[in-house]
Formats: sequence, structure tokens, C-alpha cells
Amino acid sequence: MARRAQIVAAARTCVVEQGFHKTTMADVIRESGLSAGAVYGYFKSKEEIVAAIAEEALGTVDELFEKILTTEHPLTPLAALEAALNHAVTIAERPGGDVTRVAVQAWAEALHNPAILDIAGGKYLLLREHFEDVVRRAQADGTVDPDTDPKYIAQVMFGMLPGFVLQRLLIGDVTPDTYTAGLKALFRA
Amino acid sequence: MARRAQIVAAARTCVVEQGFHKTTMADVIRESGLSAGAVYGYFKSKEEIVAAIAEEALGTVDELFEKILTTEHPLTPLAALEAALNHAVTIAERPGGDVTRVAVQAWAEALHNPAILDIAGGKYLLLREHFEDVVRRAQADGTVDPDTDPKYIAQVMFGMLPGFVLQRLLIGDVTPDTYTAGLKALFRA
DNA sequence: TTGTCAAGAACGGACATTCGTTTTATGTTC
DNA sequence: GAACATAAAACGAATGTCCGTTCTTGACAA
Repeated sequence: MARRAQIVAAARTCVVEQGFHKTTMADVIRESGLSAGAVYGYFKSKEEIVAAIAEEALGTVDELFEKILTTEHPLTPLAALEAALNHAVTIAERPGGDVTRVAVQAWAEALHNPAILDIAGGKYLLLREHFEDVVRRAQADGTVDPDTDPKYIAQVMFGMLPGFVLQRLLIGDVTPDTYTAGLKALFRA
Repeated sequence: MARRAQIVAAARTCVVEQGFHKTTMADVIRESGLSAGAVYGYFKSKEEIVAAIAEEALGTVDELFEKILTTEHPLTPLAALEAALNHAVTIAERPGGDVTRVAVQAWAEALHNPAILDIAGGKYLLLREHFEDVVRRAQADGTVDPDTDPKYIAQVMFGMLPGFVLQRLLIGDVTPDTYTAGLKALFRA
């Protein structure tokens, strides 16, 4: 199991640097410090390794809600988004390579790879449900219009994260602070 | 030039179905109805074709503002976003394949391909500036807080589009209507 | 004839995966 | 504790396929 983690870590490093398709098995094998035979002893194929990395990367977002949802009561949508943005940057800067880069790779891969689509769809539906919980509480508090389907509000809230991640990676001039400032201005319009 | 367009169209079809990396030159050649020699007469390499598709796909978003910004005065942020979402769905459903799928591919590709990064960064900065114009007008009207940097507000507005596109493709339960409903509820919080 | 364009067979390189061999770890017997 | 037997893990060169690109040949137009 330690070996398995070692291989996934090595593969993640390669994927962060080169993307899913440009990383060769030779790369992963070299980076892991193992041999081809050893790696194939733990994973049946490259596709299986890719799935493992994607699952790991897309799962990191959920960590947030385990903390947030249970501790800070009550939570406004704005505060929840602020926490999510900060969390995204935190996990992006963790050692071992920016996982948000892996996530973007996974989005593209999901469009043509049913296994990855399942993983991405599943993880993101879960995340959206967490936002939905936040919304329901805010509706109960009267902070948010109670006549709008919380699902729709959660869609929009969740939908802010990909845009933030993308701008951070492709343009590089967004931070949780600039984004929060923009959000505050829009929410009071 | 007609030949060039013919090749790009064929390649786009392949990329929509299979993604950048799984589409082989043989696929493009077959789909275009030409020969290898002919295709390589118009493009130096596969990478050049990929860049052409990406440029085309990422450029479609700009069409919107040429209409919107000049005709409808004044435009609230909400109305601008609503128009952008509808436009996204419109171009996605155009014959020739869902270009938003190509866009997602381009996001991933941009992380490791400087040429694509330039294209994506450039197009998206332009788009964001258009949102910034909308914000400035709304600030002049008093519809939006004038003390917040319009750039930050534009970042957030632009940032909603990737999330919408992604949810539409990966989960499939968002429409401009559900999204607009969610937006309205949040903007009045 | 000459110049332009297209055809498509052929090439060279890269890649994922396999498999026979070797090393390391574990247990067993005297 | 030494010597051996057995199993598990790791090695890495070899393999066959696939893919981007080239290049020679042929058709047609001016």
C-alpha cells in the first residue's frame, strides 16, 4: 500500500508537469524509483493510474466541508465561498505539485473517458450538495430568498470555483481576496 | 483557404469526439476527405492544427459582446451574465460539434503548451475586459458599488462561465434558466 | 511543357506492456 | 544459528503496435 501511494505520488508529479497524455510510463517508472515490472504489479494499466490520480485530485475539495460545515454555524453563502476559495489555494500550494492542475486535466479527460467522468461527476455532485446545505441554512435564517430552489443557488456557488481555478492557472491575477471583493460587490447589487 | 477551413472543421469534429490527444492525424485526414500530403500542405504539424481549433473555439465567446455591448444600453451585470450563458448554449448547439468541449480541452492543453496558453490567456483577458465595461457602466448608474475595483467584479463575472460550461458537460443539469434563478437569489442576499 | 496540388505508401521513432530472470524476504529444519 | 526451501517482489531488456511526418509519384491546369 505504501508502494501504491509512492507510485501515485510519482505519477502526480509527472502529470502536474506534463499532463496526462505527455507523461509516459517510463516517466512514472523513473520518478517512482521502481521498475516497470514493479509498477505493473500494482496497477493494471496507465489508465488505472490516471484514474487514481484524478480521484485523489478531485477528492481534495471535499476536505473543506468536513471542517466548515460542522464547526462554523451559521454560514452565509459568501463566507462559504470565501472559505472554498482559500481552501483551493491552500491545496494548490501543498507540496507534491498543484493538484488544481490535475483537476483541469481531469475535466478534459472526463469528456472522453467514462471512468473519469464517473469520478468527476460523483465528487462534484457531492460538493454541490454541501453547498446546498449551506444555502438551506441561509434560507432558514432569512439571509437568502427562500423561494428559490436551493439546488439552483448551489449550482451557481459551485460554479464559481472552476472559474477561479482557471483564472488563477491561466492568467494568474486572481486571489481569494480579489474574488471576495468582487463577490461582495455583486451580492449587494 | 477553403481547404484550410475544411481541414479545421474536420479536425474539430474529431476533437469534439475524442479530444486533442486521441485524435490521430489519420482521423483528421479521413474526416477531411483529403490525403496526408494535402493536409500537410496546409499545416506544418498536428500542433498547428490544434492551435487553430483552440483559437477558433475560444474566440466564439467574444461574438457575444459585439452584439450586446453596442445595442443594449444600459446593461446590468445580471443581464450581461444571462446573455453570456444563453450565448454559450447557443454556440454549443451549433452544428459542427459542441465547441465548449473543445474549450475544455484547450484549458488542459494550455497548462503545458505555451502557444495555447497565449491564445487562451489573450482571448479570456479580452472577454474579461468586456465584462469590466459592463461593470463600469453599472457603477456609473449606481447599480453596483462604485468603490470596488471593476476588475475584481469582472473576474467573478467571467469566472461564472467555466463553471457553467463544466457542469453542463459533466453533470448536465444546468441551464441558463436554473443558473439565472440562482444568480438572482444570490445577488439579492 | 511547366508548375501546382493531391495522393498514399513507407519510414522512423516512441510508447505501453510483457515476461523470463534475479533479488529480497520469510519461514523451516537440523 | 547456520543452511536451505519457498514465496513474493522487483528488475529491465525485448516486443509489437501505433502515429506523426515525409517523399516519391501521378494528375490536371495554364
